[in-house]
Amino acid sequence: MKLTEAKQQFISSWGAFGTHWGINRTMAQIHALLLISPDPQTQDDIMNELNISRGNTNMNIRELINWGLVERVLLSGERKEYFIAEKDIWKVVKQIVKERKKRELEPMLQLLDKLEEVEGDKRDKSVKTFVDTISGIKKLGRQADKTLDVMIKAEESWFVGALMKIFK
Amino acid sequence: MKLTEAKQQFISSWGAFGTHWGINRTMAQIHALLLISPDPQTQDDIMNELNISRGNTNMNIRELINWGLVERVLLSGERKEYFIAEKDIWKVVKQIVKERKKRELEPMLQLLDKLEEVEGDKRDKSVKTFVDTISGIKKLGRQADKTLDVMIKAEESWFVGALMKIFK
DNA sequence: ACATATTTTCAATAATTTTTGAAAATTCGA
DNA sequence: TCGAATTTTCAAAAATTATTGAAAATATGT
Repeated sequence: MKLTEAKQQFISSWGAFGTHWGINRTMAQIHALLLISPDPQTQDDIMNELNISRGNTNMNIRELINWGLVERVLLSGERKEYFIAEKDIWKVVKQIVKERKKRELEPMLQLLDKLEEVEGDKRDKSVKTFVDTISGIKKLGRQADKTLDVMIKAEESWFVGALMKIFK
Repeated sequence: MKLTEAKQQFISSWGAFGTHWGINRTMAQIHALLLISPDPQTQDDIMNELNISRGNTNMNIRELINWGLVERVLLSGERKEYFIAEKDIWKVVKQIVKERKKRELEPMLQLLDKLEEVEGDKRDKSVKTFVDTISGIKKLGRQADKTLDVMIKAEESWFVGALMKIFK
């Protein structure tokens, strides 16, 4: 396979992959493009490469910056802004985990705390089922939260090594 | 908080949560409803509870069954079909992991294998960056794949215990 | 086999999300 | 400060995804 075709395929699959994870196609594609670009890219480079509008490009780059996956760089003597993506995939994964934990897991756990304190007699079957379900989710959620905290701080080498040890 | 209100909130938040993970709102809400229902529910129960149409209810229940999260039960002397959700959250998580691994991670790894064999000289910067990125993703992906395999087979007690040991 | 209850399908519609592109705002060198 | 280059905004349009509801198919008891 030629490089050009391989790049296309990677960008397009990464985009499709993203949509299964609540990330919009274009954002994932821009990320993919930057991941495989040796040099910083301008907004114009990106819009030409992916055939998307200026506005769309701009919004999604900003979103990637919010997620901490892309950063702006200024090249001396150049007026335009350039963008690069973090290339260390372990760092990328940790960053995504960190953000999703903050945006989704933590608010969910807070809600579960509230819901667990529902009024009513636990001898009532519907109260019991509700509370037990909520407690079960909370317990696993809290465990995941703690585990992810450690993972976020871990070095890849350490992390993989430790997992290997456990998982034979 | 009253039980009725708590249930509403749980269903609605679980639905919103689902949309962040590529699952449609209704499907997640039906799942939530079944999780907190002490007794098996019919299609009519679900459509009335969630105020959704018969067709929508039917399609999403079938999808939940495909995911292995819900099952049909027949109550003796009843013509209607009833539905229940697996209540053990650890089993639910394992089932979701198993399905997503099969549907998403494995195809992605296959693609990466192909893309890694791109033609071209690795002294060419653009080839090198491409291959290095693909290899990096593949390496982490394969590691995740193996780890998830073990997790899918694990008992919750064993799993949590093992993680606790690693993660202090 | 029939009548009825129940489930499934799917074309049409509605809701939501994404994208566009032109105008406004901003930046920066001269 | 001016003017051109660049970035940002956002209302409107397009694309995508979800939902409805009625008709068709299927299942069940008599």
